[in-house]
Amino acid sequence: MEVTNIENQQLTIQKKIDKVLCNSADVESCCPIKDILARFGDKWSIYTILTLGKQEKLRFNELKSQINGVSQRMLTVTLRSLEEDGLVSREVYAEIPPRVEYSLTPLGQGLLLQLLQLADWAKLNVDQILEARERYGKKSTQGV
Amino acid sequence: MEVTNIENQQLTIQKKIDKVLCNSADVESCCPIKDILARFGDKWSIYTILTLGKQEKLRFNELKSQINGVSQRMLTVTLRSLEEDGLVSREVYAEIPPRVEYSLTPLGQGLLLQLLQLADWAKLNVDQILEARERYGKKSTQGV
DNA sequence: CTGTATCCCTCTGGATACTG
DNA sequence: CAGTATCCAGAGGGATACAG
Repeated sequence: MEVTNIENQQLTIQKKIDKVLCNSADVESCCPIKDILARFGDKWSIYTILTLGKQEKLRFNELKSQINGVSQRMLTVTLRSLEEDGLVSREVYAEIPPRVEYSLTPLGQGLLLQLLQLADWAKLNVDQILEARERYGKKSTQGV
Repeated sequence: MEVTNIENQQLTIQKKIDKVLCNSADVESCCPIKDILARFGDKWSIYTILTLGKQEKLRFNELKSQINGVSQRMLTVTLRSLEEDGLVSREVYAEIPPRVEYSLTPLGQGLLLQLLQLADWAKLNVDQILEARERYGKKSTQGV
């Protein structure tokens, strides 16, 4: 009975993998994980999403000062791509000097939750990964 | 009462974000999400993990033929880095010709589950993202 | 069969200067 | 304030050739 349950679980996982891989000839075009990864896999998107997750609405320079190390150019690029995918909304007020406020859309908040889950897993397993690295390092140092 | 619940949830999220961001001066060194992202954020790791998730054990050339488009070099590089982090195990049989079998470690299987969750979210929201893109495209086409 | 080594090209992202 | 434009360096990754 337990064995059957485990087998069923395994089957479910394999089916999911099949769907994700799509068995397509074209690697780039079909994997949904790759798609979302393109949304936050670059250098600054995660920090931008997390920072916006904390404060609701932020102006351009507020974001820039809170995301340590980001250049003006890259913050602009990052925000534009997040805006394009509907993860971040951009509101421009026709004032002088101009005021622009960025915030997470509901979709962006959903992605934020996914990222936090990923972070939970990371925290739970980071030790194992570090241990594995140490073992690997020793292995390559050994003469034999 | 409900309001309080929502507020509590929001607080929990903000605390989590704080932990993930660490308020550190050094951007690169502290964010746990960045750490795991480095484990599967490159071009071939995801396909490798998914493919190994389906079949238990695979030899080098079996992997290469199932991961469409990967070069010999990149498959090697990818497998080495996954092995280094303890996500994939590599067993070498001292035969001629050599036989090497790769498989997911329990840790790697854990990451696989996280990836599948991410894929679930992606599938649920891909339509919204596509719509947002279309809107964005129209906006930039409009003169005013 | 399972790699390593080398070359080279593209793409990301940083620095800097300029603009409405 | 909130960008845009340009230039450039470095990393990632493909093609090819060679090796145990």
